[in-house]
Formats: sequence, C-alpha cells, structure tokens
Amino acid sequence: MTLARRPTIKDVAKAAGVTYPTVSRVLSGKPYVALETKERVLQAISELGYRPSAAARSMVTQRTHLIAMLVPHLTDPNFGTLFSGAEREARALGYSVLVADFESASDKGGILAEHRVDGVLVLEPQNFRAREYLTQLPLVELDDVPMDHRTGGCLVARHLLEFGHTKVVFVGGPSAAPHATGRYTGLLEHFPDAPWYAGDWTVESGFALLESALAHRPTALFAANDYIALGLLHGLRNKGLRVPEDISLVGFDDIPLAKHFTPALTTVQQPLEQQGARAASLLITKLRGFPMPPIEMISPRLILRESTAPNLKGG
Amino acid sequence: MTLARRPTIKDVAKAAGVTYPTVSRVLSGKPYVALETKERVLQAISELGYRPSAAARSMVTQRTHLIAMLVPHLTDPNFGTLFSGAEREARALGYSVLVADFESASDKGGILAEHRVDGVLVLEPQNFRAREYLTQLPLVELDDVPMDHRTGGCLVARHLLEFGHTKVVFVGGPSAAPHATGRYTGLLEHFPDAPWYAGDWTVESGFALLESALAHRPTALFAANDYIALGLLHGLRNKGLRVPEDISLVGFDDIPLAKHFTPALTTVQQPLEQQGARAASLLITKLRGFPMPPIEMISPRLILRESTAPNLKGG
DNA sequence: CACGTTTAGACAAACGTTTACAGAAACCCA
DNA sequence: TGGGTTTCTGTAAACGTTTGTCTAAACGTG
Repeated sequence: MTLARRPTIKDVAKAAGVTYPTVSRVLSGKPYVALETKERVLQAISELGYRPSAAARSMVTQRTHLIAMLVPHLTDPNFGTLFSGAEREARALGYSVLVADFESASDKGGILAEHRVDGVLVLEPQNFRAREYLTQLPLVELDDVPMDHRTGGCLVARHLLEFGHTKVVFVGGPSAAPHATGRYTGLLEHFPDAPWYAGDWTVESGFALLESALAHRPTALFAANDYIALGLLHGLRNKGLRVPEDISLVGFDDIPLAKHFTPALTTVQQPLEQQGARAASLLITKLRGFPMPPIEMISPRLILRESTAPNLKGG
Repeated sequence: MTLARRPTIKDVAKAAGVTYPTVSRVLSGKPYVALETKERVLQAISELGYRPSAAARSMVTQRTHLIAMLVPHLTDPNFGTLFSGAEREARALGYSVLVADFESASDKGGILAEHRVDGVLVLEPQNFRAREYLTQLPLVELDDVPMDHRTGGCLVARHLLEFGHTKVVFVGGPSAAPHATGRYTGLLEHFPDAPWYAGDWTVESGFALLESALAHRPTALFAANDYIALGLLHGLRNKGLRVPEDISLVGFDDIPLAKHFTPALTTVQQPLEQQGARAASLLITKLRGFPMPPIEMISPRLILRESTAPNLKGG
C-alpha cells in the first residue's frame, strides 16, 4: 500500500496499530515502549518508507540541525577540500549544511535567519566582512582551528639545513597574515637572519618579488604558498636559473598541481580536509553546549619532491 | 522593545494592531490589504526585526524552497566555480542550497528526504551512481545544460589552421565522454585525419600518451583538458622539445593556473560559472512547472597564450 | 488482598505559518 | 433606499512533529 502523499507519523501509527506519539517515542529512542510495539513500529516505518519531516520537528524543538557555511564568491582550489571536510564532518555529527556566499549572508542575515540555522561556519575569514550581521548566532571561523604554521616553517628550515643551505629568503604573503608570520617564524628558528619579502598570495606576487629576493644571493627560496612558488619558478626559468641545481625552492600547501610543477615542488602539506572537519566539529560542540575539547594543533607534513637539492655551492 | 525569543508573526500582529493572518497577507503580497494597514505592518516588522520561519511556512505550503546540490567527495578546482555559479543563481531565484556529497545522498535519500528538498542538482554527473535512490525528486544534472564542446574544438582547429599547422593529435579524455567526443568532433571538422589517443582527464594520462601521440609527427597537440596538457608539457620538456617552437599545444578549460604554465597555455575557456547558474535555473524552472526555456548553447572562448605559434617547419 | 510502583500508551497542546471561509464595512448603481 | 459588489479583516483549520500530563494495566510488596 503506497500513499499518494508522503507518509506521516500518523500513517505509520495506523499501520502499527498505535497512536502517533508512540511512533515518535520509538523514533527518538525514548524509554517506556514495549519491545514488541517497537518492532511493529519499525516494521511499519520501513514498509511505508517513512522519513520524519525536519521542518515539523524543528518547529517544536526549536533547533534545525542545520548549519550555514559561508563561502567566498571566488573560490580557490584549496577551498573545495576544506569545504568537503567540513561538510562530511557536519553530516557525520547529524547536521546538514546550508551554503551561502558572503553577500547573501550580509543581507541582514536574511537567509540564515529564515532557515533558523543553529550556527555558522566561516570558511575564509580573511575576506569576511559581515560579522556585524551575525552577532546572534554561534559562529566559528576556520582560523579558530589552530594550524601549526610555525612547525611547517620549522620543517622546511630543518630540511634546508640538512641539505646544507646557508641563506634562505622567505617570499610572499601579507605581513599581517598569521599564516605567513607563523611560517616565517618557524623558518627563523633555524635561519635567524632570513629576510622576508612580503606581498600577497598570488603567482604574480612571487614573480614580482623574485628580483629583490635574489639580491641576497640565497641558496634557497621559501615561498609562503605554492602559488608564489610557481611565480618564483617562472621568474627563475626566465633568468636561466635551474631549480634545484642553482637554487632550491620550497612551497606551502601542497596544492594538487604542485606535484606536477617542473620540477615537482617540495612543499608542506596542510591537512585541509581535516582542518575543515575540525572547524565543523568545533562549531557543533559549541552548539551542543559541551565543553570545548582540548585544542590540539594540526601538524603539517613536509612533502619532498624535486625542487630542493643539497647545496653544492658551498654558500 | 526586544523579545527574549525570536519575534513571530503574532508579535508583529500585536504591534501593528491587526490579526496575524493579515500580517501573512502583507508578507506574501496578497491583494486586499489596506495601504495604511500594510504600512503599519511593515513598520512593525522592521522594528521587531521579524523574519518568517521557513520551517513553519513549508509545513503548510509543502514546498521548502530548498534544493540539494550533490557534490563529489574529491573536488577539483573547476568545481568551486561551478558550485558558486549555481549557488548564486539559486539564491537569486529564491531558493536556498543544501549540500550533500554523493555518499550521504545514497543513504536511502535520507537527508534529502527529511529536509523535503524541492529538487536536486547533480554537479558531477560522471561519478554519480545514486540515481536510483532519487527517482521521486525533480533532478537536473550539469550535463543537462548544453555546452558547446564541438564549437570549442572548432575554435582550436581554426586557430591551428591559421597558424599553418598540418597535423594535429587529440590527446586524452575517455572516448565515452561527451565532453571529449564533442571537442574531438570540432577538431575533425578542420583536421579530418586527426587521430585521438583516449585516456582519462589526468595529468598522468597526458604524460603517458605523449609517446604515442608523437609517433604521428604532429605539428600541434590538442589536449582534452588543461591537466592533460600539463602532462604533455612535462613530457615534452623531458624530451627536450620546446613549446611552441617545436610543437604547439592547446588545452581546454582554462583552469586558473593555465595562464601560469610555462609557456602560458593557449586553451578554451568554458564559462563554468554560467553553466552552474544555468543548471540551477533549469532545475528551478522545472520546479515551478514553467515551460522549459529554449535551450541555447553556452559558447566557449579561445584564450590565446604562448603555447601555440605559427608552424614554421612546413609540415 | 489492598496498595503503591513501575511500565505502557493515549490524549492534547504547542511550535509558526498559510489559506479557505465568513463577516463587515464601504461603495456603486438603479 | 435597498441590493449587490467590492474591499478589507477576522476566525479557524491545517501542516507533521515533540512532549507533558493523565490513565490503565501489570507488577511486586506487606
């Protein structure tokens, strides 16, 4: 027997010979329902293909089990990975994800308010300017998940040290960005005199900063991210400098294409998917009012490829 | 006066001195509301910061104004662009977007069913295997938006013809994929004897197919996408062949990094954001029961960069 | 055997809307 | 002046759940 409309809790109740609140109790695992009844109800549920209505449920419980993910308009490749991690984690914890771009979120919080989302996750805090509209809602930003940029910098520094490098220049990244300063700080621990030529995160930035960086006659360049590294690579090739024979190059992020650069880029892998997942789980713990779990850093990993080699020039 | 709880339609009604159905009428723009009343209500709404509850509304209307976007787990860079386009369009048309990855969608359609989404958009149909679970719902797949791959192929062919190329090989892409066959078909219109070495869409695939492609002594290579082009580029460099001096190379897609390849890649730009938007609007027209708008192809654009040059070898 | 306890399930109210219906003014035209 | 429209607004039911209260049976206890 299939119904024209979606089966409701009442249809299930009728089929199981009980009243509908009983079905509700079975669904939410409440105590005081006879085993035999429970089985009859479950049977009816699966026969009818019943699915509870999130809307009806949220009417009475006042919680939607919906979180909003705020995403930037122009999406960089890393973004998908973050997003994917966060989405999966949220789902695993019983929450569904509504997406909204920054713009629509600023619309007096319109969409988010109407859907009564339980909380908000901001995936690219750097460019997010609409915080003022979202003061009512529990909110977590990606940067609330501590990433160990400093250790990433250290990893690179130690690697270059082992390869006998003597002079390293850090290239790119805004000097105001914790991502960049963290990486640089790590580098400084082993190369205390390493200069930093700040810029932004783009390929163009790397290309533009090459000249200044080379003025220090470095044996290796450490780019604040892989895009910058690509810009440097381009510039170096233009100048006839070979990587890694003449100079070593390290990036950061391990974007999917990094392994296909020529030469394949030595870089630091950030577990972005994990970071996204952490952010989601952070938000959801917050929503549930549980105490915050101890904050542990996510550690990066050095990916050795072809763009670094032992320093043979002596330095 | 601010309330502890979210203001409801009844609070608005009280503030405006009317009954709540009147407020509802104002909100949905129904006729037969006195102008003066309407203004009082709007006034009250903005004073209280009232936002209607999507859940309550959908209970009675039986429509959620929610669409699900089904996304693959591992996300390629292009994907973000598509997604972004679709999301914006949906929002503009009054729909909100719930994301779910393929896995959770297969969960007996669980999430989608509970949230009573009005329709489903599948953004990467190639890898989507859960159609059987979603027979009940209006569904649009990205491929339902016609893209003019053939014209893309033609653009490349004409460009190479103008540059005096005589022998072109098409590299990569599964022979079963309409994306690839379309592009190849376009190429054939001007190079009827062009061979095709099929593979998949990856960098590795391009790298692996280079040898076979070169056996034809082509003056130019046309890669089924930019990743494949990168693989070819890598292989060519390994062999000491210069691009574009010794051989020209064209890609497809114009991924963000294509302009930063060395040499910068000549490729075909697909308006992916627009395609995403089209897909969303297609789905929503379907939901509204409007007649389908005439299907017009989205036309691609050739992006000239440094990887193609006039054929000087005569051929 | 009377009694309190536990267990099971029914009943009803509530969540915040939309909408069909009904009633009351106000208007028009004969 | 009276009837029929037209315009406005109020009343009430419904959407599909959860949950608190209440009753009834079953069970043990002295």
